[in-house]
Amino acid sequence: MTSVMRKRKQKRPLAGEIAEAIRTGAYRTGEWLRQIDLEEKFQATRFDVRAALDKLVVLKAIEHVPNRGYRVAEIDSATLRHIREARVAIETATVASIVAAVDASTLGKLREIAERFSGAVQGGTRADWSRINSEFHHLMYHLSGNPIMEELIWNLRDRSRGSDVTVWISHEALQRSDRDHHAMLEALEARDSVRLTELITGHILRNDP
Amino acid sequence: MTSVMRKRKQKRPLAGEIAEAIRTGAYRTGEWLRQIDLEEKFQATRFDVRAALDKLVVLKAIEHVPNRGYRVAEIDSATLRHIREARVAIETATVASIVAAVDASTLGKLREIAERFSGAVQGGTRADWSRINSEFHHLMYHLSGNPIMEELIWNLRDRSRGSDVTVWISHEALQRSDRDHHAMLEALEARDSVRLTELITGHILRNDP
DNA sequence: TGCAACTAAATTGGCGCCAATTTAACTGCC
DNA sequence: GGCAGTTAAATTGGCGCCAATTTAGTTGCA
Repeated sequence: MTSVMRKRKQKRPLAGEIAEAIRTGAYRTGEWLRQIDLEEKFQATRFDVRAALDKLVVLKAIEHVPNRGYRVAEIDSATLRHIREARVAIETATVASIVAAVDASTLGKLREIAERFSGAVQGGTRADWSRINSEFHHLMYHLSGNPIMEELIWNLRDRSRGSDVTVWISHEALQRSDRDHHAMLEALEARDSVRLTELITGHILRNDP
Repeated sequence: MTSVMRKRKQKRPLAGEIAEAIRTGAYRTGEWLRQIDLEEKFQATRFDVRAALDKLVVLKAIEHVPNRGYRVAEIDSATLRHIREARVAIETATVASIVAAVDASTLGKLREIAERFSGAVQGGTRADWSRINSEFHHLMYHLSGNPIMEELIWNLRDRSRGSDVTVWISHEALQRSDRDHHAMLEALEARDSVRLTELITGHILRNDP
């Protein structure tokens, strides 16, 4: 009746917040995600925490061990290889649409983000790197105009989180990622699909994020 | 202590069973999946039913409407196109590994399944078609040796289930699928990657299953 | 001192109850 | 007869309780 509609309790994207926490390094591989801690940390009910964790299990971002709990699963090298293979397939498949859709405005934003990342390489926290990096790739893949593929890409990224290799162990890896961003930007400006494909492939296979 | 270990309650893959039911046409697009019915039909507790439904929601196989329930979501043509695009990217990316891995024994099994499908085209039920068709593609994609990609492929298939186009409306579509299977078989025998890629692409874009 | 058995504390997890909400049925007025 | 308003039946959904299980801590014996 009223156009305002009752506000009701809008469901908080708890699963997303927990995923973000894992992404930014709040939980290390193999670490248990204790329900009680999460309740407190995210100020949520046990019920909601469990639902969120179950969701992440379905997405394979974490694993569940009966009567032990939930934890960031450690993934073996074979699985990591398979994930990367899949990512290469999907992410490179978006290149054509991205190159076709890119415009000056977006290029500007991407450059701004890439610069921000460069700045964060020195002095920023792991959370900063992760966030800015996500921003860059998000904006880029969003250009593809295919939400399904976007979603697949992010899911696969979160799944490889359980790999130590993935977390920018070395400073070199971080710098390499930084260089890759700028190189991708160049390729985009030149509308060079082939080059962008190469870069993305290398970016995934060499670094990860 | 005892080596036998308590049998405990082994969790039934309820979500999978429900997904199978949807796949084989037990529920049509837009139809509500009433919890009480599912409890009875699958002889499960309400709790388990809800968990299974939530899982399918996460996988986007069904949708959830607050206070209304769960139903097979009707997907719009744009989304269907995006899903198909993603499927083409992933499924064709497996071709190289498949061709490299295929052996006489597997070819034999594939042929047997393809024949079975041909037989079912006349006289079989929709459930039969669906099951045999799945068997064929399952075995083929399994050859890729990449479980991650296999999983992605099946998830995407289940997600496009909400499209009417997907359900072999016409007899022609069914026959076309049948011909495609045999053609794929030939391409596999000839180790012809290019041809197989073409066939898979056409198979996805024209039919769907 | 080392180890095994036992006990206590911590943590997970199954599940059912019942309130909130929607849908269907019914009633009565125009 | 048709339609709006009311009531009853059906269905969903939030959530907390407590048993089952694991882990940590303690005690006792060789």
